[in-house]
Amino acid sequence: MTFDVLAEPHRRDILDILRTGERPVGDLVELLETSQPLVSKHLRVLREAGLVDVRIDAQRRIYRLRPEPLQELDAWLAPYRALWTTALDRLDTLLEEDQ
Amino acid sequence: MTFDVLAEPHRRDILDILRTGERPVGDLVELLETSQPLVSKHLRVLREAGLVDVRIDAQRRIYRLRPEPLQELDAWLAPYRALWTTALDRLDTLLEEDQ
DNA sequence: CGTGTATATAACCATTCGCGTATGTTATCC
DNA sequence: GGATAACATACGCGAATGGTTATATACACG
Repeated sequence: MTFDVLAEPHRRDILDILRTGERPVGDLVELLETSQPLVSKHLRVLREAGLVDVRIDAQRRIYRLRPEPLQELDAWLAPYRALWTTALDRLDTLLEEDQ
Repeated sequence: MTFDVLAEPHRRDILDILRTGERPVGDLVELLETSQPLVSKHLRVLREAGLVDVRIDAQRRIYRLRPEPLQELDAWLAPYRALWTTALDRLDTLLEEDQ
């Protein structure tokens, strides 16, 4: 599973950033306010887990999100979701959305 | 986040079991085919993360699932879900379900 | 062709973590 | 009250992991 990959806060931060669009490594280093080797290391883990994809642009590597593994995570979560989406909860949700 | 708690396979196994109903520790030890101290340790982590709840019945401790933290996980996943539930993907899903 | 830029990798360290073994604790039953 | 059952906790160990520092690689540009 990809849970252990997502267990790292920096890696979740990277995904959150890439969700808004692809980025070169330098951007991630700036936004995360951390060291470049650390970002590269996390990106490698994300890449090997299939959560990101790389594209080469001259000296830069542009990283892009790949949501497929998250889809598997969503599938794992599905049976649990039934536990809090009872009829009553659905009503609550509707009321919130309507408000 | 509860991601690091779920990163451990045994802990996910425990949750999968408790999803079918509450269980004493001994049951979990048998079903997971592992040692009792290990199960107790994982249960402690799950308890501190709010993912399970204990009830005392004589010498036995009955554990029960608490889905609230999973709901938070689901909330984290929500914005990503939009990435694969585009109009086209919805069509694919419909076709699969119809088949 | 040398220099600067962008990124990856290597080597190392400290910490954390899963696991096993041994022991403590509490309740039941004779 | 002693023995047993069910579970938690303490301790120690090896492996994995996040992080830093230093170095390698590849490209652009004068």
